[in-house]
Amino acid sequence: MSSESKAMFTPIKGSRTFEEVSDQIKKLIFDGVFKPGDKLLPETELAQQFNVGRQSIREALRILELSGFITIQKGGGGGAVIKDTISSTISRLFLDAFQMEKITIEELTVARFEIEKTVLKYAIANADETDLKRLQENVDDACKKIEANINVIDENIHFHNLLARASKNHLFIIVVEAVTTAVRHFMRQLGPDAEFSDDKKWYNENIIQSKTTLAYHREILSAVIEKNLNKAVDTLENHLQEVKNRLQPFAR
Amino acid sequence: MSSESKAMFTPIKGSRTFEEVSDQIKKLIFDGVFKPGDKLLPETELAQQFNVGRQSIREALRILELSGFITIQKGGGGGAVIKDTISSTISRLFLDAFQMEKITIEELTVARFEIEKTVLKYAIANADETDLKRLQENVDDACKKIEANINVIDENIHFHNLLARASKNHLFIIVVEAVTTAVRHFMRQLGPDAEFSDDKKWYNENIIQSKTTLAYHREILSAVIEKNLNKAVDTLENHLQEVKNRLQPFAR
DNA sequence: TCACATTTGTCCGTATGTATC
DNA sequence: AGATACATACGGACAAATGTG
Repeated sequence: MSSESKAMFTPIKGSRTFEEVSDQIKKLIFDGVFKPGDKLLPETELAQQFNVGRQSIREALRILELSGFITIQKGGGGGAVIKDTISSTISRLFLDAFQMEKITIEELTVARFEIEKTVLKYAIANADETDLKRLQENVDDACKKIEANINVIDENIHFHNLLARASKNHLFIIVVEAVTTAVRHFMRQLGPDAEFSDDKKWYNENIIQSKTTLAYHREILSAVIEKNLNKAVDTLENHLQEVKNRLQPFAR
Repeated sequence: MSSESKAMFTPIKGSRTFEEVSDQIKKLIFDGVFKPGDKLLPETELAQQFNVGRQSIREALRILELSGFITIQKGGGGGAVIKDTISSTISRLFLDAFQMEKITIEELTVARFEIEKTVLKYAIANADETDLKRLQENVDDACKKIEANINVIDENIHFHNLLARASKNHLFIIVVEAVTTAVRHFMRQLGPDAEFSDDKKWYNENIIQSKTTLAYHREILSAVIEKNLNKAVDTLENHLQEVKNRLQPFAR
């Protein structure tokens, strides 16, 4: 107990069986014993191996599932499969934070601009051919879909995730994905089901907005290719300012 | 089903009872029906109300607990209490991401500097008397503890959280807390239990490092008070560079 | 200090739904 | 279509922890 003097407030293990089970499995994943794609034993066998009841196993699996370590499928041949979905798990919690009104649209917009500004700096420095190709495909794809009158919210959101990926910094990638997930959530609420706007009117406006966004994305991409940071940042600022106006209905 | 045409990939509800239960309770929290401090009914009564088995209730509570919506205590007078711990939940997941080696020390340091640089900008613009007082108390507290030979990792980490709080942007607060939680985790691994370093030697070095950190924090604080952004950023850069060197053992 | 009630934690047995072959 | 394998779900029971009188 030599470390006991260090005054650390890490709480004592809750003495809960299912936590010990989930911790043990989590540790095996950290240590690489279980790799993505591996399938865990069925609940009944896990219960035997750990010498605990099935309920404890189930609650442990619930924890691992919600923490982004496994996915679970029902039915024959199903079961718990190791799969890394931590990023999307963090994004989901960010969305919860928004719905708990812990973050406002204003705060989101400010932080998003600042973070993506930094992302652009590193994207210009670190983007390789694959990144630029993905970004180019993204805008081309969005363009085609707009002409075919297909909604492009997902593509337009994904452009920002691709930019973050080009920065080669996984922390930025995770944070940007969390932010864009929240933005997409609000964007979807602006759909044709929203009050006082008939479908046709919304649809025309949506097309116009999509084209505007696409134009901004094209300009940002060309600025990244030219390695022109100032141009990229300026365009991003105008772009996000416009996005902010669109999200204004959710402002408090 | 008019929204069905919008091609959104929100998956169908998993048809899992415990998910429906947790979703319903979560919604009641979002809508303010349940407020922080409120206590949920006992598991058996919840099972009756929802007309489901107790096992489903337990798994639903597990989800809410892990998502940061409730805390649970055993024993008489215990139970599930509404409590907002989303921030610390996000921090925990970030730590998982590190242990899954999704983020490196290099990436952490770079992102941390960029984000805290921005935080300083907004802290200088938005900090009020209370923020400055808290920061001052933090450095004073750390100073006293160093003189009393008490470890000040927690205080020194908290300084950065207080800076983020002064920026008045909750997104920055959440991200900075996630980052500092990871840093603290690594710092603690550098304790006297680490290999090839006897306690006394580590202890002396720890004192020196604490004093160095304290000096940096004092200078950053005075720069914030003077509203001198350049000085604050320069000091932060030197500070984080030194922290990075200390974390080098974990670099891959 | 000592029961006692309350509530979570845990296990077992059993039944049902669902996906795969 | 039928058999199999698996998660999902219910009910009952007891153990353990914690606050109360």
